[in-house]
Amino acid sequence: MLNIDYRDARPIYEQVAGGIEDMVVHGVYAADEQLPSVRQLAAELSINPNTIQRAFALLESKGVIYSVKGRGNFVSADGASVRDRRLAEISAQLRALAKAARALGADDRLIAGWVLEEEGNT
Amino acid sequence: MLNIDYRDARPIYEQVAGGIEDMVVHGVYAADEQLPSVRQLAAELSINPNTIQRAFALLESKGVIYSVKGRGNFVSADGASVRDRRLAEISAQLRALAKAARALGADDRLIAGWVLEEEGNT
Amino acid sequence: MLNIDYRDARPIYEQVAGGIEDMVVHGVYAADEQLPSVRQLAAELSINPNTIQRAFALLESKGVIYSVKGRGNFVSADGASVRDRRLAEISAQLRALAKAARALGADDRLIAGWVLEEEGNT
Amino acid sequence: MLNIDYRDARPIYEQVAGGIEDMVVHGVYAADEQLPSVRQLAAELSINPNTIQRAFALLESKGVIYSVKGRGNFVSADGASVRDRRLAEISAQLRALAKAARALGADDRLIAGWVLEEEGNT
DNA sequence: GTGGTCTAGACCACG
DNA sequence: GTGGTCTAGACCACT
Repeated sequence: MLNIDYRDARPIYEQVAGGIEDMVVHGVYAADEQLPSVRQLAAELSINPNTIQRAFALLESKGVIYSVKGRGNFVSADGASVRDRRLAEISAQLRALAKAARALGADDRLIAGWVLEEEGNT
Repeated sequence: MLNIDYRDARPIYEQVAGGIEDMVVHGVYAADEQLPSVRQLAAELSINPNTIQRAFALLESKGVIYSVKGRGNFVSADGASVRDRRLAEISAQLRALAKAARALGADDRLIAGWVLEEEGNT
Repeated sequence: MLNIDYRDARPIYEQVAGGIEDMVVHGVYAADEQLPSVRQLAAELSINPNTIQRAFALLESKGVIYSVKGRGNFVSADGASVRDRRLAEISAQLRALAKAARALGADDRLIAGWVLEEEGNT
Repeated sequence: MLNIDYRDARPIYEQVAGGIEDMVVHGVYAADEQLPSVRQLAAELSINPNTIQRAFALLESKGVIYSVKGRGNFVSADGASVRDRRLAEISAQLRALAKAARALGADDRLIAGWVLEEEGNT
């Protein structure tokens, strides 16, 4: 977990935030559990502390964690609710894409086929 | 057509290129038809000619248009082939999202339901 | 002969000049034979007379034709010598490319194979 | 390395991109190694940063490098694969020229002789 | 008139 | 500090 891919076009702070969110979803961190400190994470990942700080700020704005001055950062939501929010986001994106595909003339059977194929993903 | 949204995160040259591609797909411009000149488009949209130029360069690298010095820019591909390429891109994105949804525990029926709903889009 | 390809990246005056040179090489026009007038060619090809004029100027600078004020343009060299000059140019380009290929590690057998294959050209 | 020739017909950004590609091919920069920054190169070569930027964008579209915002530009491909792509391009050009030479009456022995001569290059 | 390149200078996002 | 985008204005080649 928490692998940073420098080749990825996504900014690093987003990758870090996403990785932590993943861990919450998969139960690595439970609700109200304390996360590693900014400095510790920065050292482990060899990343600028400012970047970690920004990832935490993003997670806090999403309601995934909360910070207590002088104590640290803590998980605010349980994995299930975070997972539900994520699925809602993905659902919205899927709907938008499906809408665009329909506007280009793709019919529902074709679109459904795309999302259901288990193999052959690029 | 060709509305620029300055609040959009996508750069302007990309919006312009996408807009022109849309028009090609929808048959507004046929194959080998001449597009408005760089300066004309720049004036119409109140955008710097360099930015329009960049949009055209992007479209040329994609093979959607070709440019002839001293004459102008022309559509190189018919709408159908451009549409097919676009659908392929959307298909890849849909598959990636569906894969992510499955990794979060969504089953195929749920995912298929999302892409098939006609109403309730964001 | 003398087909203009607007999609070609080469400027039109160059295509016109090349086309006329081709005709000289292939004996369509003999030495001292008169070429069509600028206006006539411009009308036939639906091209701006200035562009034809420029093509003629290019051919004159190459020594392929000569112009007589008030009379017209005439072929100055016989096909054979024009062909020889062209082959010399091609030879120089081939040598330059072969040199570049060698600098990248291609050996002579490989390079010779490229230029000798009759089929499979892209 | 990386000499800019202002009298060359090729645009500067293309010369810069080609020069960097050369260095990758010759192992001056290894895979994932960081390139000089846009501003630094611009200062060294006395070229506008925008022009360098454009060269980097070209290389990225070719898949030779990848860029990370806030960090810099990095070599993405190893020299061998870049070299292979280049050789393929040269091969195509050689074949086209050989075809043209044959159309003018040159036989294979003559053409092969051109590409194999070690001396007498222009 | 057209497209293509280059410079200069500015602003933003990211680390 | 880094790359990415945009504007403004200039010059060139081509039609």
